[in-house]
Amino acid sequence: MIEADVFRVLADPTRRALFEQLAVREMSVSDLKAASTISQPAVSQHLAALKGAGLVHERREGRFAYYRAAPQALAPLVEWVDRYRTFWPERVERLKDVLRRMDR
Amino acid sequence: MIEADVFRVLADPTRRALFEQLAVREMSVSDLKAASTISQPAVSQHLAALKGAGLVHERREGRFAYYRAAPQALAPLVEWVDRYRTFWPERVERLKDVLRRMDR
DNA sequence: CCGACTCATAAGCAATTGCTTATCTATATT
DNA sequence: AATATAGATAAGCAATTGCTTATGAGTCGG
Repeated sequence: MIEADVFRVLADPTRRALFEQLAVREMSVSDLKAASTISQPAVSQHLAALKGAGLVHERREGRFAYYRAAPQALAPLVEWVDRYRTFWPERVERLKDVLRRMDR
Repeated sequence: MIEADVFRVLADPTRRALFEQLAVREMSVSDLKAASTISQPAVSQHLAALKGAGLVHERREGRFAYYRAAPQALAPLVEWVDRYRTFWPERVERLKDVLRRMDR
């Protein structure tokens, strides 16, 4: 099941940090490594996990591998949370405010 | 950090299942146990984890412990996801539809 | 007061996780 | 062709996780 993968993969703070960076801009493995304290293999392993959950896309170019976030893959997570929105009216009001601001 | 706790605690499918049941209605530990295959201590341990992340509330009554979901605790998760909504226009449109339907 | 009941906690264990170092593959540079 | 560079993969390891059984702490009914 994909929902389970998304939850499990995002449970790790290091992976969330990688995803957050890749949401800003596409980056290579060595770019990500440079911005981190963990080893290059650790970065590659995390990227493989993120990729497995569809949370990042890979673009190969020569010996470089460029990764970028694929926020659509967050859909299962959002849909899961949405099931409890019913019990959560004040949050809905805040969300409406956000959307209204986006319209302007 | 609380965001990290929420992610970590919800990463486990058994805990998500417990939370889902407790979102429907308040239940005692033995109620939850009866609806599950795992042992009573395992249920209690998962409930302790959920409670630690603020995801459930406990109400004691005699020898019974009644638990219910606290969906407000999902806020950090929603807020985290919201940061990537910018990159995700079609999802926003769907969400607007949902909110419009809720207004009627 | 005592046995039954509800739940939490303790201890132990196998499986999983996240990291490391070492190595391999592929591409680029000279 | 030889060397360097980018990244993935393998193997090993300590820490964490999720479960189990055993037991403990309260609470209720006879």
